[in-house]
Amino acid sequence: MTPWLEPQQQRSWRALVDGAGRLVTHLDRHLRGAHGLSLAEYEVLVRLSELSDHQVHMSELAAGLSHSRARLSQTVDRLARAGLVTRLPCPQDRRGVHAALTPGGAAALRAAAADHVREVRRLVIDVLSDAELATVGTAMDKVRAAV
Amino acid sequence: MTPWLEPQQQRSWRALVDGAGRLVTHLDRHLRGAHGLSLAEYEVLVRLSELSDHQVHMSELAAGLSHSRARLSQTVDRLARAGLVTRLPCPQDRRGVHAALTPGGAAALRAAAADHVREVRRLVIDVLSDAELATVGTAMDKVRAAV
DNA sequence: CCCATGTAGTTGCACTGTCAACTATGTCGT
DNA sequence: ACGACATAGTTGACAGTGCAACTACATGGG
Repeated sequence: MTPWLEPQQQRSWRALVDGAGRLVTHLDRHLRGAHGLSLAEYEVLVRLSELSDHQVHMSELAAGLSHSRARLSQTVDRLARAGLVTRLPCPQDRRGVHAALTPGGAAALRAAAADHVREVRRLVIDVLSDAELATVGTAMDKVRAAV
Repeated sequence: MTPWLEPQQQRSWRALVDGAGRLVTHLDRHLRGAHGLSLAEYEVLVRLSELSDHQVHMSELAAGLSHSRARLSQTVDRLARAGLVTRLPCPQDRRGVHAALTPGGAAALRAAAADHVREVRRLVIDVLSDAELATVGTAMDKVRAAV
């Protein structure tokens, strides 16, 4: 009774939504339980750690993570309250704010990262062949571009 | 500075998380805007519509959707308030409750489904080859099993 | 038969996310 | 130089989710 997809397409589609959903839920719970960080907070720390000066404009950070500015603002609030990140005014643009990783934030990330990555490997990398993983990557890039 | 994955793995991994996240966010907004249904509500209606008698135990429904019972209970609350679903006591087990699709719910689903499926096609099915989609499906099934 | 334990479902609370409104600042056209 | 409009970021109200506690019913062992 539902106008829908062909059975094979439907199975793949549901596997994608359900699998990705469960995966993210699991990783979030794992990080919270083991390290007191939400997945969103962890991702912010990772992005900051990848930059040479460990800081960025809030907007760039939000865009890079596909989060709304409101959401990022609140995530950074929590991280700042925990002392893992600080806000710095941007000299070139007085509207702008940089989020910067603190030493404490870098330490928290180091503590969490190995454990988190182990989980990602266990649940994704290790269960897929290289070819499968690569196909998933290019496929999801196309989807991302289409959205 | 982050102990992490090989670059190629990392790209695929991020494409998966980000792509799936954006996709679901988009579909949820689309459904809300066009039909006043959240994606979670829509999925409940779809599952009910697929059953011959258009009803199930709450728990089965929750399991099928990978939602907690608490979450499903509240989603069904909203659907019931909107008249799209009703709760029926289960005769065999007096603890149990069935969620049942109402005619209004079936109508709401019919109104939303074509539009929603069109969006899924546009963003996923049409941008991927059959082989890619199939690989994504089997890959995410493996991930789902691993979680 | 009864008690211990398990399961179905709901509810209250805390937390996180969305949306819209708002302040402050920057930019462009005239 | 000024006003209109765009952009950066934050805030407050509200919705949805997770978790833990709770009620009600079921089931299996003594």
